[in-house]
Amino acid sequence: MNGAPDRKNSDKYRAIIEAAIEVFAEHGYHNARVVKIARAAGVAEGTVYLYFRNKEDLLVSAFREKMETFTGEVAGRLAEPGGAAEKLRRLVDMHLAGLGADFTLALFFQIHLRQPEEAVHDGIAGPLARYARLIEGVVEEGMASGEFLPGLNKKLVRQMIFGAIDEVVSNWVHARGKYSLPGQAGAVSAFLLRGLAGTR
Amino acid sequence: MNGAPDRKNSDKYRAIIEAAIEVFAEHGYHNARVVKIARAAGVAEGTVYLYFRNKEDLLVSAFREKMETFTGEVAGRLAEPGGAAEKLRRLVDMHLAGLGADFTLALFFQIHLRQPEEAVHDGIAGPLARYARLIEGVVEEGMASGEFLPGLNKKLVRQMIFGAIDEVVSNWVHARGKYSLPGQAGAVSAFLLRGLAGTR
Amino acid sequence: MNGAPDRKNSDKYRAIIEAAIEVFAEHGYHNARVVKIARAAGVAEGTVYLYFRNKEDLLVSAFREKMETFTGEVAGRLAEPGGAAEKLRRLVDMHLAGLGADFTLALFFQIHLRQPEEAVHDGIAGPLARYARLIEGVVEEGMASGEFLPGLNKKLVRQMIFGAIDEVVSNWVHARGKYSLPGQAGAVSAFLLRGLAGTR
Amino acid sequence: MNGAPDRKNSDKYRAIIEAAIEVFAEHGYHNARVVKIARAAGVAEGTVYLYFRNKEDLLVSAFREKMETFTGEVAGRLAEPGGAAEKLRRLVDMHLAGLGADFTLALFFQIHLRQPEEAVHDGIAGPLARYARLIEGVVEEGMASGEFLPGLNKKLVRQMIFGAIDEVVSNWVHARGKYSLPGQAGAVSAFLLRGLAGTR
DNA sequence: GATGAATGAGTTTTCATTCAT
DNA sequence: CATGAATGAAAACTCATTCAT
Repeated sequence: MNGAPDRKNSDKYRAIIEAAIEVFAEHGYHNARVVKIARAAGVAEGTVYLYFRNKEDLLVSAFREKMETFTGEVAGRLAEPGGAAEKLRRLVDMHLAGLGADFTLALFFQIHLRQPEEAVHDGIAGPLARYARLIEGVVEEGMASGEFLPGLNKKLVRQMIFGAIDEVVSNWVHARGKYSLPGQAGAVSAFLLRGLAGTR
Repeated sequence: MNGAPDRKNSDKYRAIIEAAIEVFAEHGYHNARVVKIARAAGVAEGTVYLYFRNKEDLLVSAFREKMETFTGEVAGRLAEPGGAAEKLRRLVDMHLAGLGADFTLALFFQIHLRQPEEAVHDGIAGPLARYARLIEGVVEEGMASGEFLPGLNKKLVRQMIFGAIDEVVSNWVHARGKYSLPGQAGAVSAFLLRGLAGTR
Repeated sequence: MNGAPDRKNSDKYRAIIEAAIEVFAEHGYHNARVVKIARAAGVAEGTVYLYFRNKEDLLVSAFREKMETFTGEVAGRLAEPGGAAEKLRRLVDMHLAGLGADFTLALFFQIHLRQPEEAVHDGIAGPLARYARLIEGVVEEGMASGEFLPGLNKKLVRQMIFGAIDEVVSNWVHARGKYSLPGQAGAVSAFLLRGLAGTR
Repeated sequence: MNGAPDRKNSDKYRAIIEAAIEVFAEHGYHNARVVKIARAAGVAEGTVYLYFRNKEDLLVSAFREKMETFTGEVAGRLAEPGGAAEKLRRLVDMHLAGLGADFTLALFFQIHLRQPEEAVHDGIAGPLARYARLIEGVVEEGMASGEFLPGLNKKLVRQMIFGAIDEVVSNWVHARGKYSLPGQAGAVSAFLLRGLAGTR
């Protein structure tokens, strides 16, 4: 989207993205200074603007970059054989493991990304929707196979699943990562699966 | 009686709070202009600073004001007789009805309140914790009465309950209130209660 | 055009205009710093923006302010009785005397005002056109009375009259005002009147 | 032969000059981007700096280049036999024809060249003075031959002649070249010659 | 000579907050 | 209490220029 097509593979592009995630995570979007991101990436301020249209584009690009990687990995694991319940467990595991292993990334995702700026929302919506569809796919599969209750509102259930996991991550972040996030995966999956299937 | 308590009951204090919620909801915290809040409240800019320390204090105060009212109402309803499951239903109903009836308030709560500023977080934490304890109380009650599964992680379950409801509200807000939020209450409660109790 | 209607009569409005003319004259539009104008006017930087939309508006406003005053005075003198030749002499006298008495203003007018910015041109065009019409009026009057040659191209002649005077001023400014500008008035008028009337 | 003279005859030198005139004409000096000039010339940004010290030098060089060519041509035509009046007509014709045939060049000369930068003024002064001397030469010749009035202030008259022609060109440029500029030559010459000679 | 990625100084404008009235 | 004119710090972004290749 920015400049030459292979810019995205340059070392500087990646360095700036990583630096941005750190600085956004530490200060939040509005209090993050572009010059600080540049310094953290080891480049000059102007260089940031060779790779990104503006600060907003940097935020959105950083999110997409990470989110797309994550969604891709989850999609891969969900394509492997297994029942819907098993797949939901995988998804929860990956979600909590992925963020639980990278506090800064979790901070970036949970706390600071929710900006009211139109462009931010628009740039973020796509990758988030792809993840949402992944969850909905599992729900559908479970309803079709009889593993989950029939007649669930797919979209609503997806929202609740995502919201529940998301809030668990947020609390872990607010607790400054003092306990193991992946360690919660079992209890989270169990709760959600009961909600979906009803059996204890 | 000193000045402070009186001040909070003055018409201007209330007018500024309401104006702030509107403007914060429309523009987000960082893009909300104090002068716009003042005008919406029908006062001069300087007057805002007679009632609030600064913009941050205004955000926090607006949140506390609304949240405390809401938490108080929920606490009242939960004190009325009924089983834990019934109480959870009441809580979900009130949460969705309260925000579903006031789109601006929902916007304010869901989208724009999550600022990384230390003071914002600190000022908000208290009222949120009180609501969290309310939910945990229902969970405890249900475990004690046998309505809910024994051995649930109270805090974790509370996070998931809150996260699920919260995300449902967020989606409604993002959909610009195009459907009935209270209309989701039944499905939400049912899902959560299955998660808590396991029965279908 | 800016803020309250009576802002234009405030002391600060006038002080900023005068300071702007000085700083624009010294540095040119693009090299003039708003902070320097503010300091020269004895106000804070932000105050400039209470009275003017932006730097461009400040340039245009300063020009209009001075030009309208000048054009008004010329119009007044031209309304007094006298033949067309006499009126042209008045106009030349006033033009050279007005700028010859205020080197800074002349510098501002001659050197630095001709900016390619659209808005600058647009804002300046009106007052300049009014002055042009004044000159054309004299030419018409002279043709009607038989003082000037019949069949002159009114617009073209006006351009040449203005251009000739203007260039005389420019040269005086480039010579840093080392000689008397009004002292040139007689020779200038004589040349122009010969051009208009043909007699020696 | 050293490097410099060769450089001025290189294709790239010429290409950059032509590109600069176009871009300066379109955007003005301060809004002209070096990268745009480079691209228009079909070279890299850095290459511009192999041929010109800086942006200012590029402006001045472009002006000198064109102005010297023009002055040379005018000087040649004025060296041909003829009276002073005839020579003034030639000069006016060439001035209006030269710019009237190249709108971009006219735009460059009339609107955008008058920058307050010291170095710009200094670099431009020489070529302009040479043209001025040409005009003054014609005036002198006419006074000597009795064609023009005796006792004219040579410098002042030169300023008025140049100013008149210049303003006619400026108006044509502002009118975006909508009429024929050379078509004005007769009326312009006639006006100026009356001013110089007084006869009708 | 030629390139173009990288640099980083520089400036307008905004807006939370103050304080004289 | 209330006002709103005044303040001035702060930061994103641009772009002329450089220099390693």
